Amino acid sequence: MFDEIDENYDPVLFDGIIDFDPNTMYIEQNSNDVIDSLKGWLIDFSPSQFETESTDSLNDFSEVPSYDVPLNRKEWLVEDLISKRQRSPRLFEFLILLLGKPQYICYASFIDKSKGIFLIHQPQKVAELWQAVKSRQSNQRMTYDKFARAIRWYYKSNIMQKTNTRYTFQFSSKTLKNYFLDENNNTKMCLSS
DNA sequence: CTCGGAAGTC
DNA sequence: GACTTCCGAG
Repeated sequence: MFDEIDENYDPVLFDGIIDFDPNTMYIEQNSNDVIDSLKGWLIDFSPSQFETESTDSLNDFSEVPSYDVPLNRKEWLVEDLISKRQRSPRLFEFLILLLGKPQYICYASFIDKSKGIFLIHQPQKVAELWQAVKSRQSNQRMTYDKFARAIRWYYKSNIMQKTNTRYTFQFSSKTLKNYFLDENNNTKMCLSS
């Protein structure tokens, strides 16, 4: 059962087996998935600057605990709309997925979701995660520099638009419309596998 | 850091 | 085609 954790995962269901102190957390199952989901959950519900959209003192994540999230390849697959088969995501799809995962909030998060503007808090980690998810065989290390160049590539095709701000990127309204909002402007997550 | 040209890879 | 790699310029 612990292999099937997904968006519907409800940590409350696991109350019975978890000692809820994040530092001395004890879990009966030897499952990293559960631990990761839990960490994401804990962060998600902690009083945070993440939800509030304060424009000043904004996004000082220096005090936010950071940890490596073990890669689970399965959760990064998307269903190809044409072939209906699972495949690894394109870069912009990877970004959408990343921004939707609470356990990765210390890697990157929206600063204005309605406009599709987000900030990358841990540039190098995001770049390495992208390389791992893409799993393109290369002897070289994916750097933030190259990762950012790939995003800049999207400016011409209007998948993303310039922000001219450090570590800050923005999806175009076209992308927003196609991948984030439904007809009623509610969030939709058609990329979830 | 950001931007975008140019060449290379899959 | 979709990046990846390298890089000069701002």
